Amino acid sequence: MTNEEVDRIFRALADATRRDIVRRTLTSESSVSDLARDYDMSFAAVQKHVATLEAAGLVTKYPRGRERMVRGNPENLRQVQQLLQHFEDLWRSRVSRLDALLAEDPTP
Amino acid sequence: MTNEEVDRIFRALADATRRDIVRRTLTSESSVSDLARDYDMSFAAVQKHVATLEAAGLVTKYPRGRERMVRGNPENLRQVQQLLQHFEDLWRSRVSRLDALLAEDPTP
DNA sequence: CTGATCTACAACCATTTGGTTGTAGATTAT
DNA sequence: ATAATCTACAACCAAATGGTTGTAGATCAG
Repeated sequence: MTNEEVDRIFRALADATRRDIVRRTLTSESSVSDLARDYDMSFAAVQKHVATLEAAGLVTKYPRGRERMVRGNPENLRQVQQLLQHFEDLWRSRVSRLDALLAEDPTP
Repeated sequence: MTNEEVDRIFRALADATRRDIVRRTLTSESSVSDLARDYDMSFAAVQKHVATLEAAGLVTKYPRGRERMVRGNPENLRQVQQLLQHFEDLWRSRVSRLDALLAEDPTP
């Protein structure tokens, strides 16, 4: 994953409406207009949110008749989780180095 | 965590420079000017990035003489990880429901 | 004391973001 | 065939973002 991709994913998740769309479409897929009905904004606004999520690879869309079905895609969520886990690991390694330092024989 | 807090955290992570600052300060703390030296932008720009991270609770700052030391804070990273794990769980529950459906006796 | 360093913060600017309305193309229903 | 529904996309707007420079307050070094 390039920095730009990671940027896009985090930015896409930095909005409560978009996080809710991801949550919903991970559970069960919905059409764009199904989604739009549940938010207090225009259809076009919801459509843009879905497009942002699609560009970030967090949802996929496929046509069913005149509707576009939106389905959550867990793949990039896992990638992000892995990145955060890496951070967590860095922190733990720092802590254990500090622990080692404290455990050293204090009389060299 | 409120939606606004989550927004702030994801938004703070949606920038490669800020992610790098988090990574570095989780490993070993640095002063703001230490950090600023390593990025191709003004001191003030780096200072703003650190402020954004601090507002998101991803780093903490404390004074050491005339310097401000920046230290990565793993707490909110874990919160975000938990949120992503929740998404992952939702997806898995959907998959197992589909599995259950497929496993149903096809002749009722 | 004086000068250098580190930080904070304001003011400014270009770009992006998140919303709107309006128009037009496809598909479905009557 | 006509009307209704769903989507895509453009144009526009206010606010936020990410950068800049400049100024001023603390702290440290000589």
